Amino acid sequence: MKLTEAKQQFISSWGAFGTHWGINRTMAQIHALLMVSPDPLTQDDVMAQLDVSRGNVNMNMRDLISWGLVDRVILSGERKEYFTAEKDIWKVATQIIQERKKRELEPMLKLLAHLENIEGDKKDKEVKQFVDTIAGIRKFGKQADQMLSVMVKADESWFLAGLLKIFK
Amino acid sequence: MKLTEAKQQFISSWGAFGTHWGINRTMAQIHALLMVSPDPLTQDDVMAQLDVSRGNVNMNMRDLISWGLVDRVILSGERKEYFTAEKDIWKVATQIIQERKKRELEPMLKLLAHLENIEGDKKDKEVKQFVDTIAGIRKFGKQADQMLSVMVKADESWFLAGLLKIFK
DNA sequence: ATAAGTTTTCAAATTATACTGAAAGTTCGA
DNA sequence: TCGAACTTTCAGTATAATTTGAAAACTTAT
Repeated sequence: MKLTEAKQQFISSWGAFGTHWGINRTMAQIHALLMVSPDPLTQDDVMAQLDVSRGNVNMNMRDLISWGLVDRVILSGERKEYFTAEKDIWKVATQIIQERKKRELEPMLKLLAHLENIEGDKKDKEVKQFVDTIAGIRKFGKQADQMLSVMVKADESWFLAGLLKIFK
Repeated sequence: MKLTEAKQQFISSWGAFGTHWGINRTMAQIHALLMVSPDPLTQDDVMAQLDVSRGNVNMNMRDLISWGLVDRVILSGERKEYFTAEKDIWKVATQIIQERKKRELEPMLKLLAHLENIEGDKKDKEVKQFVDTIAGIRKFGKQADQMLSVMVKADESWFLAGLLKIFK
């Protein structure tokens, strides 16, 4: 297979993959493109390679930057802005975990804590099931939250060595 | 807070949460409703409580069943079908992991393996960056896949005990 | 100060996704 | 075998998400 074709296939699959995880296609595709590009690209480069509009590239690039997955780069002597993506996949993963934790998991845990305090007789099975379910999810979520915190701070090799200890 | 209100808030938030993870709102809401309902519900119950159409409930219920999160229940003497959700959150989580692994992670790994075999000079930095990126993602994905396999088979308490060993 | 180069914004258009509801299909008891 | 009870399907409709493109807002260099 030729590089161009492989690249195209990777970008397109990464985009489709993203849509299954709540990430819009173009954003995932820009990320994929930057990950396989050795040098920083301009907005025009991305527009040309993915065949999308300037506004679209601009907005999604901003989002990617807010997720900490892409950086603006100024090349000396150049007027244009360039963009580059983190290529260490462990760093990419921990960055995404950190952001989703902050944006989604933590607010959810806050809500669940709130919902546990309902009036009503615990003898009523409707009440009991509700409280038990909420409590169960919250406990699980808190454990996940802690585990992910450690993971985010961890070094990849240390983390993998640790997993081996459990799983062998 | 009253039970009815808390329930409503949980269902609505669970739906919004789902949409951030590629799950449609109604499907997530049906799941939430069944998780907090002590007894099995009929399609009509769900239609009434979530105010959605029969077709919508039917299709999403089928999906939930295919994800292994909801079961059909036949109550003796009753003509109608009833539905009930797994309420042990560890089981829910491992079930989701198992399905997403099968539906998304494994096909992606297969594609990546395929994409690593490209023609071209490894001295070309475009080629090198592509191969390195793909290889990096694939390696990471394989490790995640293995780890999740163990997790899916594991018992919750065993798993948590193991994590403690790493993280303390 | 100004103009060319560049980035950002956002209303409108487009596309993708989800939902409805009625008809068709199925099941089961009499 | 019939028909009432119930479930499934899917074309059409509605909603939500994404994308465009052109105008506005910047940002230098001179």
